[in-house]
Amino acid sequence: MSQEIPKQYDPAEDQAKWYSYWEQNGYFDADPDPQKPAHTIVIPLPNVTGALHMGHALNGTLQDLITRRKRMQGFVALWMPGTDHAGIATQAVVERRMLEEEGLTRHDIGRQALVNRIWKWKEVYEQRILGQLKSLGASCDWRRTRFTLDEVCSKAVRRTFFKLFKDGLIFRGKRLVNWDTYLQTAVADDEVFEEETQGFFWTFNYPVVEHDDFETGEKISFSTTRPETMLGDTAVCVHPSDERYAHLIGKKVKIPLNGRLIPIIADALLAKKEMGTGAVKVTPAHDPNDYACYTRNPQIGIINLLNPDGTFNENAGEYQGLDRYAVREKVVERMESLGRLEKIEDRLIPIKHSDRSKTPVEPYLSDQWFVKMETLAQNAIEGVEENRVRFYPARYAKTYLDWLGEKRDWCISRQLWWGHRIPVWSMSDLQKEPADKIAKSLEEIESQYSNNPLFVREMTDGPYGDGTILCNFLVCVDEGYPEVEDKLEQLGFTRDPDVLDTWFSSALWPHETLGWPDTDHNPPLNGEPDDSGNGTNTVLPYFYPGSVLVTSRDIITLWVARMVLTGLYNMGDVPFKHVHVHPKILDGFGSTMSKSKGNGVDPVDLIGKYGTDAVRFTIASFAGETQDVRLPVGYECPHCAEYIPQTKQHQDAKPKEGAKPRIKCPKCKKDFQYSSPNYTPDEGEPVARMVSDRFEYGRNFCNKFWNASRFAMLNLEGYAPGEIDPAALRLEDRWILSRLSTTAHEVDTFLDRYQFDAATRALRDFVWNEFCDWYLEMIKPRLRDDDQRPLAQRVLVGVLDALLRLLSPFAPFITEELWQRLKEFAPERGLLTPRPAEDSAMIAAWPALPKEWQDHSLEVRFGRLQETVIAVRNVRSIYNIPPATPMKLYMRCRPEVAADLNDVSAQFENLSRIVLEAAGAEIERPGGSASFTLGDADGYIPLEGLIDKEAELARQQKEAQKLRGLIAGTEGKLSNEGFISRAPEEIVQKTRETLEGYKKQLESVEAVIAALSE
RNA sequence: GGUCGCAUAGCUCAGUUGGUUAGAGCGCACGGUUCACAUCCGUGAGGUCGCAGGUUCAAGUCCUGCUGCGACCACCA
Repeated sequence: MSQEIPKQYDPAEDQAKWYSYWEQNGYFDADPDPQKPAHTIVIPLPNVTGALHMGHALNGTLQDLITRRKRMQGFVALWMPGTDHAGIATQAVVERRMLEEEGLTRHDIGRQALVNRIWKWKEVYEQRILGQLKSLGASCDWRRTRFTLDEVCSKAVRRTFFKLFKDGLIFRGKRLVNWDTYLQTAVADDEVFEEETQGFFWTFNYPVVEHDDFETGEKISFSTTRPETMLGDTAVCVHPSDERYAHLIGKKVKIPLNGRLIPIIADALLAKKEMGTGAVKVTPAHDPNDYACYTRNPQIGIINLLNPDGTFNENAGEYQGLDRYAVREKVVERMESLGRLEKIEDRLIPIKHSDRSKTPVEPYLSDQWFVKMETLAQNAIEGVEENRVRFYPARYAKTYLDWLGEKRDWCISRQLWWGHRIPVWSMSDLQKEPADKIAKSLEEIESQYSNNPLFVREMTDGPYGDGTILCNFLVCVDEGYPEVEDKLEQLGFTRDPDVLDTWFSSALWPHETLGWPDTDHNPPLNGEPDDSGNGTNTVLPYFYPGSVLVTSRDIITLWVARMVLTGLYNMGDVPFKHVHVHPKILDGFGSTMSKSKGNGVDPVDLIGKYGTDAVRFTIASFAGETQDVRLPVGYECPHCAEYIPQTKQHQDAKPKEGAKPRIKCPKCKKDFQYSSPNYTPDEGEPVARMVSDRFEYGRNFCNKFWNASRFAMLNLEGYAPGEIDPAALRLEDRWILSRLSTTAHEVDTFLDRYQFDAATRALRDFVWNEFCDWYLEMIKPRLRDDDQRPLAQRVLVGVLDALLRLLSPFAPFITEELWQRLKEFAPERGLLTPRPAEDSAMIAAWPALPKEWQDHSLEVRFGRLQETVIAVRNVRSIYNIPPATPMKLYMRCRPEVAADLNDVSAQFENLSRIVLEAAGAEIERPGGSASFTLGDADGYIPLEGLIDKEAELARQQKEAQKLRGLIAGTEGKLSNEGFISRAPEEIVQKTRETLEGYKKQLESVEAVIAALSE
């Protein structure tokens, strides 16, 4: 029989086997069941082209753990999977590849061809990321997998946009955006990063002029890091209370480059007296602060200099067509030759770069679409303030509230081709007559429908003050009316070329995945219609609102806030009740893991090396509430698998004189290359994979549990299920049930609070330090005894059964393998009444163990037994007495303690190879004994000839010294008047008892010392 | 500059509402081939709880300041 259960747990085979078993049995499927409560988690949708990283692994493990437990607790537990089309990221990857491999840009192939290519790319990579999630054991309802650009999500996006447009919450405006001149798109503030670059800080001056073009001889100096923008200056600004410039306010200066006259204005928000010269040039179209100044002083005007590709336009005069950096040089030269350059300083300048193209972004004035945040944000704020959404840990609510409190309008347009195209058709600059005609045509279209599928906004304005009133039409079309779109285009309307910000569609994730806005059909399953709702969408109301969102703190604002906001807007209810924010995994030096730093371990490698369950268990042990976790990583020698910790040098090493960095393995002395952002390993060269030995924690635990179960199964011969009679239970049985019940309730409490680290610790401690170290050891003799075996087997199997259930959400594969194996031996089992085991551990009922089993006084009594055993082992170890050498134990103690000790006397032989000779109050210390004291019992082990008298004396002296210190401290406390009078009576009493205990122990020790000193 | 964290053993982390001797895993030292497990067993060493004040009978825990580290937000002519 033992040949059938290997000594070491081998995860690889089980993972594939059980995952498909679960899937085939539909255990992951979640369909509405009015008899059961729902539990819903939507996945923080990974980028479709991304690869699984440690953040995903942590995030996914926790969600799966929660989902699996809820499922066992009787919920219909839905974990909704899916991926994000990730606009810029995905388009950029495909474009880069296309350029590298074929030398083509998107403009070469056109919009539709590019989008087609990206779809193909998506099909391939979606399978990769979802497959990686599966290898993590994710129990998602894969039938419901959504993609933010699929049909279901597209409808939701169109409807939401339409509603917002109709409600006047979407508007088009000119704004300064971060413009990526390489990708030719606006990028959001959170899609840019700053890099300090060595640059210059120039100081120039403009001549002050009066009456048209009369130079007064005065000049105003100012500094800039971007001289080229002088061509677009529309004012010079000073602080209103700055006496140096007070007399100049209202006068003008001349831009020497083009002779344009611009006013000198006062603006307290823009100019700061103490900065630089106190005067500042104002370039509204190319600087956010200047733009803000312009909105306060619109009379100064605004001049845009840039073309989308970063060259200068016609407003730059003679500089038209030149790149911005070329213009910069020429402008500086020109100003210098005109004598207007005062000085040049070197300066480190933080320059914003686009995350995607890694090129510097330009502040750029362009037409963008915005969502008005005022009321939407306010509702989302109230959702959290009124605790309809709760953050765990609670402190993260502040991040959310602070950000929403700013109520900044949300720029939702992106100049990309990959995404949800903005559903607005427009026609601009119409004179009155054609405008009336168009209005009439639109009315005609509208009249054909009863439910207003299009919404028209007319705007009239004049381009730039020439008096002509022109009319613009903006028409938004609801989802599901392609024929209306065609008609508009026949009328000469053109569709807005922009697509929506990716976050616009992911903001709808909690309800769009459940089929909103379709109230008549359930969302499709595996792409096929699901008619089980009989004409209504039963899925949406059943699973919405969700239970908990599990995420990392960096998208609380971008994503969490926006989901709450759209959930309230579309559904009238928050999207989830809890938000659990888990820690981030950093490398051993405290930096975030990333490809560009070469410090990221690949969860797939870890799973390959340690097994899924080990990775999950270790990861769960990281997930506490207090701080981020550092994960020191290392390289695995490709020759001998030795683990070599990664150092900063490894991270930073770059090829030197053509030689690529190598690491020499300290074990096999061979060297190897490793994956690094700084070089590509040579073809055919063995490359070290990056792992982390921290995962041995989980692997060792799994192996321990495997072997404990193996032991149980090896001892189940003749097992017959039957009611366990509580009266027949032995001390160790009652103890392990007490501990099991305590542990199970702790695990529940911790998991309800999202304290996964504490939950894993409780389980590990119980399994290893209580179940294995003590209980299994103690029942070994009973399992060899025919009379005692049946009861011992029942308790053993019952505890193991409960453990398999408790561990299943943490380590689903090993528990399933053991569950199925255990079924062969014990198809019926349980505490205290046996029941048939369920078909799978993952659908077994979650343990609900009676609290009455928890027996504190019994645990105290048991603790004395443990202490005695440990004390004996200690003596054996200190005096180096071989395990086989027999020893005798005498215990001096109260009669009731003696009764306990006698009751379990056989265990002393079993656990520490010693015979309890006698116990009782009358016991005297035999000469030549090693001694120990436990507080309410003293132990003596006669070791005539085996112990070194001097050594034993020293040991006892040390013990006495420690006790004297404790007594002094405690006495000091008790002699403190304040303590006696102010501390609670209970504490004072406890302290007195403690002191008595110390004194007794010291007495015992001193008696031993006296005896030894004779 | 604002906000939120973090600092406890060589390393990575726990430490509930203040209350006996501050814990765990890894690592380290010593000893172990007893029929579940060497991915194991036994024993042990190792900490001025970042620094300085304060509150309290009592502070790793509460308050203030400082130092260092991290994240987010804002700003940077």
